[in-house]
Amino acid sequence: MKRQAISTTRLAEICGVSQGTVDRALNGRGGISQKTKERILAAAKAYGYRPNPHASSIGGGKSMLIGIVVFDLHNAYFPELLSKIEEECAARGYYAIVMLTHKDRERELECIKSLYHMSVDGIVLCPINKGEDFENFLLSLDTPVIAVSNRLERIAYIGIDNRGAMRDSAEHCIKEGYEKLIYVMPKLKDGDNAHAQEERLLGFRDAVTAASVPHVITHVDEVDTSTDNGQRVAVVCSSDLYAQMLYQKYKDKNIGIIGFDDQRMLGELGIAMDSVAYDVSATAKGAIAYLLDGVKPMQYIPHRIVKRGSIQSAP
Amino acid sequence: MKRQAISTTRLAEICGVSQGTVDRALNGRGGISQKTKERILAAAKAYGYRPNPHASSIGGGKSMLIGIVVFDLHNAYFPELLSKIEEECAARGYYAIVMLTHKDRERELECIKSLYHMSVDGIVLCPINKGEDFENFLLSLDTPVIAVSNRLERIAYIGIDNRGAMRDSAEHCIKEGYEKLIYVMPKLKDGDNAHAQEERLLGFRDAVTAASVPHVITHVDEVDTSTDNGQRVAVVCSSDLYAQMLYQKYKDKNIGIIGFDDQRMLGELGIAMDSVAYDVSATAKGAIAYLLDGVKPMQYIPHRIVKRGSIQSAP
DNA sequence: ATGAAAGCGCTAACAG
DNA sequence: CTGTTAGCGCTTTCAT
Repeated sequence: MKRQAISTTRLAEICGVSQGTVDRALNGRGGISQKTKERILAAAKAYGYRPNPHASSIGGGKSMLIGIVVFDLHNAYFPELLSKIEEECAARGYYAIVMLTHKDRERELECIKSLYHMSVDGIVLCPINKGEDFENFLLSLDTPVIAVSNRLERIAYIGIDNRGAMRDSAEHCIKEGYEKLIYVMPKLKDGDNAHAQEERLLGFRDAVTAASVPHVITHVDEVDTSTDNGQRVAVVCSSDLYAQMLYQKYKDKNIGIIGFDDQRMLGELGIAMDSVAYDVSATAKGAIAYLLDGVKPMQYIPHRIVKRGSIQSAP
Repeated sequence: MKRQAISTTRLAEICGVSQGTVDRALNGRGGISQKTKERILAAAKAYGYRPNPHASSIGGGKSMLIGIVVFDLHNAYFPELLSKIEEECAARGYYAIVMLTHKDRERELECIKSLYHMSVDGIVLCPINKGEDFENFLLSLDTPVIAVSNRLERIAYIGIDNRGAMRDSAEHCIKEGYEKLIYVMPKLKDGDNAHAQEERLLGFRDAVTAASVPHVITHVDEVDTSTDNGQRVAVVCSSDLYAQMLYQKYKDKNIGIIGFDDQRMLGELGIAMDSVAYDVSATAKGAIAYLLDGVKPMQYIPHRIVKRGSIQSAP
């Protein structure tokens, strides 16, 4: 197998035209007769021409590269997102470069700089940085960037309405007659971008405040479900990870529990967990459409509450 | 931020030398005086020089790209492997391009051709293809390829000894006094490369044959644990996925169960599952060392049985 | 409508 | 030791 299938230079020789003409034919630029264009296209197909992204990139064209920068692949959301993005890229002949920040702010900067230097055609970013300087930095890049999960003020964003979604989650529990809600969220690290988590917390507060429902906000290793008066208690989790960890503990104790993200793995484990679900594929599609076609992303990806029985109606 | 930090051309001008000399300094090729070398290196650092991989690639040098081709990111093993490979790549200034085959043989070929055309410096591949033609195709590439998980005859491989590992798993159960073993493995698709699964099956057979232990070989949705005479039964799974799915079902029935791959997620779920563990990081390191340094991989990554109580000693 | 030529940043071969 | 030169495949500009 020859590495370089065939170059525009060779195609030009073969067709007896100049390289410029080949370029016009291949890239659909005007200023070429239908006849020669077809002739060149035919030859290109016959010889299995493939554009060389490196040469294209160096010559000021597209690199056919998309960078995707996320925390890690530990939280099942990221592999799923990555998978969908790869799919979108592959469908368009693009390549996906993955970089992991491990929630290290410096490292995230390095990743972005590297990708930028690599002339990627766009970056999908779940940011751990935030603030004016960081946004200015991103905006100074002449490469489109779209944020997922954690929002930034002046950068395009695609994802769900975290606040609304968590409000719905808590309201679902309230509606089912739970009298006390325990909200489980991660410990937030100062200075980190935790926009999604902050929004979810606000959404939870919205719901419990509006309904005047007793509640506690805590972390996964500090959950205390005891009550003074035998109320029906539900554990509202800011991610499926917590729901997973707490499920075994509470499922037999008549304590409600609801997760967030609706990881399919739970179903595979035979765990019937209520959760907040949404279409990761839509996120991926929206992100790529923005980066490559400049399509402004919809405000929010829709979400929904899926009921599987871990939150039960009051008897 | 300028996209191209600074080029060798500019560096040459700045230092008042030729581009060739700059190249010699930068790439540590001989034939240059210590003095000028240091001067150039200093300037490079001062101006924040970064090599342009596209130009390098097009000029016949390295592309700084590693391709990783796997089935999907669904089986937790792959995200973990990918994560470790990204880490290795990042540490060396390389970029990792992910491509997913979804176990489609044609698609796998497309992925590899694309990566090859992209001039990647190496490919980590979990193959779904097999056979002489496929191997010849891989060998015809002037890009190193290393197989993980599924072995190929004439292609470098890195991973565990699947046969030995499963033998150990089954022997572990036998040693703990289980009198009947049920082996749970996937349905294999004809023509697909399923080397790892085939080896594991052989290993299971090795163990039960040597010890003359009654056994059944079946699939996850067809497991039947009933016995005629109340023997102690253990379910031996060819992957943690099955162990996950069956755990809930059997954990209270005094039926032993053991998985394969030791996915950390199980621990997070509070599931104490015996399993076959090994160091994915070693696989990643070995793979990259082979691709980039030509270091022949060790024959097998070591594995071990981790005991957490889902296989119990006979009373 | 087409050709010619320059240049992107780097590597490599050959002269001095 | 160092400089010169050509060339990788593509884009772009300027002629024709």
